[in-house]
Amino acid sequence: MVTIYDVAERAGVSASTVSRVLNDVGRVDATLAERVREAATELSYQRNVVARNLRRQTSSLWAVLISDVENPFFTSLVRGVEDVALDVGFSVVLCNSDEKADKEDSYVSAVLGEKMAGVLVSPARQSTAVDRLVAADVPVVVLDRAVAATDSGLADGVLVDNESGARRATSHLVEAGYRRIACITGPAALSTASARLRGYKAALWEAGLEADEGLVRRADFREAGGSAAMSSLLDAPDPPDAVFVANNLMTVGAIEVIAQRGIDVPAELGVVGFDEVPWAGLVRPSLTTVAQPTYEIGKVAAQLLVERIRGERAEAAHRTLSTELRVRSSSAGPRTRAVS
Amino acid sequence: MVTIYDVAERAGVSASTVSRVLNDVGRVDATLAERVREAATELSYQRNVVARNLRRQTSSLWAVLISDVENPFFTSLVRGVEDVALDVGFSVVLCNSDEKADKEDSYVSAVLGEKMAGVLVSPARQSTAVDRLVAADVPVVVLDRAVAATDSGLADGVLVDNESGARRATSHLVEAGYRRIACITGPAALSTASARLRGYKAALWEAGLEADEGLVRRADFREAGGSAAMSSLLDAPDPPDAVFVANNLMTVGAIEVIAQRGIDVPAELGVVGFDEVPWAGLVRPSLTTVAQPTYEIGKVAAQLLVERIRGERAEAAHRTLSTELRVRSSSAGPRTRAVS
DNA sequence: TTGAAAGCGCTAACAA
DNA sequence: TTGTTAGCGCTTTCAA
Repeated sequence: MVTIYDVAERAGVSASTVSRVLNDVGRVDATLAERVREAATELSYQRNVVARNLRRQTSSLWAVLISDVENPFFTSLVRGVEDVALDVGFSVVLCNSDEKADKEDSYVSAVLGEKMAGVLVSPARQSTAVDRLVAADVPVVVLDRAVAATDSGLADGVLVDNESGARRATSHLVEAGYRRIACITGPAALSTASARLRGYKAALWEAGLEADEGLVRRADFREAGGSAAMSSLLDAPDPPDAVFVANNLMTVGAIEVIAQRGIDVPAELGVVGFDEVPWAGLVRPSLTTVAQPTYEIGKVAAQLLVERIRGERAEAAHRTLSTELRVRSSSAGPRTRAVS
Repeated sequence: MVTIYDVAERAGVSASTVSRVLNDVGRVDATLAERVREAATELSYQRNVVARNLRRQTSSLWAVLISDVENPFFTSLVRGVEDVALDVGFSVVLCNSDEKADKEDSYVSAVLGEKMAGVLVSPARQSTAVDRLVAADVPVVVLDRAVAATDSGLADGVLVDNESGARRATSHLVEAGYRRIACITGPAALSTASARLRGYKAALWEAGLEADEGLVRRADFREAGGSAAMSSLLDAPDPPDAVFVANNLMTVGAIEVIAQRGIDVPAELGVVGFDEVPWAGLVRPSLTTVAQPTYEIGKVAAQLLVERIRGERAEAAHRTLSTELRVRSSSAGPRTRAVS
């Protein structure tokens, strides 16, 4: 292995000079610097990052802790993080917890043990990850979900305006002519689920429509939960004429049930889903969605992390980004009945 | 920071004894070992992996080099890798090259600098990643695409039987009653694209159907390429009555064109796509696909990497996994014409 | 079975 | 401006 001592010897200088040249710190004579660079190239010197990290007590790695790598919401977010990270010289470790506390724990331990420079985390339910990381003084940016640590200013946070996104989605259904609008949302413990439900209710209230609790379902943000909730809504005595589904996986489940039963969308049932999905334009009818700026979320979060790592900002920062309603065919309006 | 020396002091032993206990190496007196473990717990000692890595000249990280994090093919594969990795005590760094040589290069440098234990790579076109890694003696498993290094036994490889998957897909279209079957495949430089084309041709030959070169298109494995190829096929003087599309992104593009033109699938045009997609059952009609065992690919590859890292196997290994045809509605057969 | 001591490759305080 | 030197925390000979 080629070390900086080999480079130093070849360039006829000391190791510290090599280090200074390679890190671009301190003053070094231009000719010496040139000789060092040449020697490094000739020997194809490759810096041992592990040694440097040990000495510096930090590494050039970030972790992104997410609960589901297969969810396009997260993968797109990761790209935003990655683009910033590479720019400023960090690499990104993607850690997929599958919503399992033990997997998450073992990744947190890896983060601590590897002395990673920072973490972006979308906490699983009842996660202790953020607390452990904050306690160990690791810079943390919380994504997607609000947790205690962000509220109390211990960690930075990047959220989207879930309430207003849900409100616009619901208002859109109202404007399209639907009247019995249902909502399938997530667990009460998740801030996103509650915010989206609030937005739904706010829109109904604004429109002067009665908020029928029988039209609200709480599922688990997963596909099966969406199916079950949709079935239960359709089997109710007085079924809805439209539905707002509060995340992408549950939307998949809901759509499956709707298709199986041969229900005519949008004539018999209007549908809007929260979260953009790659196939929104492929299904017939195409799906109206509330798109989150996923790439942007990752990018903003990464920028906050950089500021925090560089110590450019002491107090915690919070960013809230906006969603965008993408109107497609699934919410085009109910069947117009012939006037009798 | 709590070091091994702090633990040693508290337990009344030397640092080396602590190290031995914690790594479960060599013989240590049971009572001493117990004392050490207690002390470690009491101090909430957390091993400094960076220091250990420096000493051991390796880290507990694997890299997975892929060309597109947003492609479900890769994310599912990553989960397979991850599950094995965590089991044997490694963490997985996901490196997304976006098919860009410079991004890939910078990740390869990170792998080398961080002294990562091994790499799983799905090489971009004209990639030098595998060669650089092999030259640096890093254990490498090549996924998905065949490259020179696997052929020459320098790296392990996990592929799927692309040819037979494509052959079955095409035969299935023949059996369903289609006669002018087109093929949209990828760049000639990619082993997967060529293998899938070979499979398509083999199936036609078996069925005694003429292989019309006018029904074959080479695109770029991306969505836009799929659209363009599909349009060009439909605009041809003698358009196909079915199409086999050789990867998931191009299938998206093809389906978009088909839907835009209001073509009736499967009556006017049968469709089979290579690669399973999450929305295959959601589109109307649902999409017949050739599913690759993505999770399994990741898992097998990870197991090969473990064997290689542990030095349990000197010579290179190759695994070929099978695909599975998932028959859905898009290939149900052409319109039956009334006999005149 | 245990401990002392060396050193992995690098950076940074200090001296020259 | 440059070099000398002392570790970062750990593992691993080697000697006891």
